[in-house]
Amino acid sequence: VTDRWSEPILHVDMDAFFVEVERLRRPELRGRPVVVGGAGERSVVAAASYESRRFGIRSAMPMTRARRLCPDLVIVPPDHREYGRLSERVFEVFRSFTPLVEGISVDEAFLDVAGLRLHRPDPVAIGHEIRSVLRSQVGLPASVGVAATKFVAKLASEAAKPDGLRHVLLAEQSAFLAALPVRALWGVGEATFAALAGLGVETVGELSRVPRRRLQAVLGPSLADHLVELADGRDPRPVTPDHEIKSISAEETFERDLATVEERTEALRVLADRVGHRVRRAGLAGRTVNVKVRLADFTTLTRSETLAGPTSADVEIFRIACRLVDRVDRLDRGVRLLGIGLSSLEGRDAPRQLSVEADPRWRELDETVDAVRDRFGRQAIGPARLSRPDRVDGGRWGIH
DNA sequence: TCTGGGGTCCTAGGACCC
DNA sequence: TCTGGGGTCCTAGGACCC
Repeated sequence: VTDRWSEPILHVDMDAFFVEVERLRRPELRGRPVVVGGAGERSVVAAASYESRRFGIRSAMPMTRARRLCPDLVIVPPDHREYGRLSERVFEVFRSFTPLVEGISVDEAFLDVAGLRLHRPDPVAIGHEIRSVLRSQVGLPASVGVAATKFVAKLASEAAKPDGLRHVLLAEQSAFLAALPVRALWGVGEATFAALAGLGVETVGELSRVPRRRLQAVLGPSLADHLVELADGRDPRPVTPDHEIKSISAEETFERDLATVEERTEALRVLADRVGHRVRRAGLAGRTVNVKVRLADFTTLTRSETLAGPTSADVEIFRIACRLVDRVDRLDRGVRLLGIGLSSLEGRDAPRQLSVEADPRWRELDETVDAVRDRFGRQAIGPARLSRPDRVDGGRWGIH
């Protein structure tokens, strides 16, 4: 038995979000090939307008190539603060319809609207209304997919782009899925796509005809089972509004590979401050410090250390990160990227063992710096600095 | 064409405990 | 002296997503 409410899951996806936010304050960018992204040699496209996509430009593409494809390309540097502000307004719109909103990024969310049965004609009407409110009140275009499950709704919004709505009825779901390329499935990236191509599988329909055991042999049992479920349209995952943060990290690809300890130490200091600040702002602390090192030849290594108790202090994160990076070989060949992350997160006031952070002065210093940064931006104040990275007694610190 | 930055999840081996 | 199986935690790497 189907009725107008058989497909109560919406996936709302903002169209070329960063670009459209820029166009709100710079209307002269409308109708032109625009991308948002860094201008540096090593930067990539973060968002591409539909005009630029006609030249073959896509997000994640190296900026040098994008420029070559479209010499008249307008490149706008990213302003994540502004995108964050607009993202909040977009999510306020979502939550004005239902509390069952699951954000999956700044510009994308699932909504379960089953509870609106008594208030609206059907989910498709709600989808149209959301699009229209986003357009009139926030000034941004969005595409909406309406389906019975999350993953079909997501595929539907993709099919609706740009600036459209697509409804996949339960009755037509298997035909809709069967025709899709496997690459469209959630969980099929480059590697899995290549493995499936080896089996002669190109569409979702072909995937569901492969014997499960054969698929398991090639992809591993977990991924194979997952994909078979999706291919057959089964996706029982509910829309879950609040998920907890698992990790917080900061990384940077340098314009020129770092060659010396001094350069690496300086970079780690900045990254540690960035991570520490964000972790504290989230009211969290972490027990595991992770570092990521990408060498000149692009090999990427990670090292991690789990502490007895959680920390959120810049100096402690910094000191451990330095030690971890030291354990990596071949640093002298040049370091392309450094990253620091904190995981095994807990509430900040969880009991902690005696550590550097137990010295209240560190906490006070970090909080003071945080307050200044929140008000005046990151440039307002540099990293708190110890005379030597291995000196953690707090005896000599200076802010500069 | 030489490949960002923020995340999540999975796998697999080894340590350690019972 | 030689041997077991399970559970949990930690570490490193990799695939994937936007």
